[in-house]
Amino acid sequence: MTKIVSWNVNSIRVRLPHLVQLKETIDPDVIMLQETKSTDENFPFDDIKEMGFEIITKGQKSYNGVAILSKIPMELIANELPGNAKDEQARFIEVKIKDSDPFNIATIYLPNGNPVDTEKFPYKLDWMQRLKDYAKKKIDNQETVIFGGDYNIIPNRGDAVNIEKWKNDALHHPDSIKIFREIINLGLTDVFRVFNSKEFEFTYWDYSRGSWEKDNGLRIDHFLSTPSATDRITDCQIEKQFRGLERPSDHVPIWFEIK
DNA sequence: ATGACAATCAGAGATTGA
Repeated sequence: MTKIVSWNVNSIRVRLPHLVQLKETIDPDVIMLQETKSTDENFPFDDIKEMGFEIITKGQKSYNGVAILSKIPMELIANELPGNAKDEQARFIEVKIKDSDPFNIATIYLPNGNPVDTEKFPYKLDWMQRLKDYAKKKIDNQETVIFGGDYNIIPNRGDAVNIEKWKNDALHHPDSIKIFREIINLGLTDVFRVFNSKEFEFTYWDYSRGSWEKDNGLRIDHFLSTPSATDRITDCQIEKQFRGLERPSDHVPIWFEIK
């Protein structure tokens, strides 16, 4: 059994102590990171190699940035999402995990898209359309892929305390939800929902407004699996306790197990 | 409608995030 974590760390350097804690408590084989907020040059390679991981990064100064850490040999497949040569933002890496039965994973940091009356929103929708086109190819080729990360999408009522409040927000705007549902309807599975149907199971709590204390969170970090991947996944859980640590990320780790 | 809070880069305060 192989355990894969996804985590928006909101700065890899600030969150290094929590990464050590993740290794010691959850003991993942692979970790998909988002919002590393680091160039490749400044990425803490030595610390993480000492923890026993190979590292593939797609960095950027100040913002965005994704990485994949793996104890299992891996091979880079892509470090950008096809469809827009002018997109410079570091939000995507796909690798092949060379397990006994190999499979692909992609770490994704889907654009937030707010405010919706700015160019940020069409950028989000375009990015989602590109993800849809990419996922369709993967499904058509019958590939085993899990797309994991910070989707900045609240899929359904039950994934926020009051979904009505989010209707005009890029995270649950009808235009965002439409493409998200089209992606799902290609045949991808929201892995967490296979193993947990409870409402109000969150992966993110805003730093302000006492969101954590009031448990006013959002479920916006997801794993979407192609059919042949879905068949192999045996569990998926959120590690909520990381939000209660000192100087936490606003997101917590989520993991799945694959056989 | 605003700002609450954290992080980056830079060395103050603007920008970004969700």
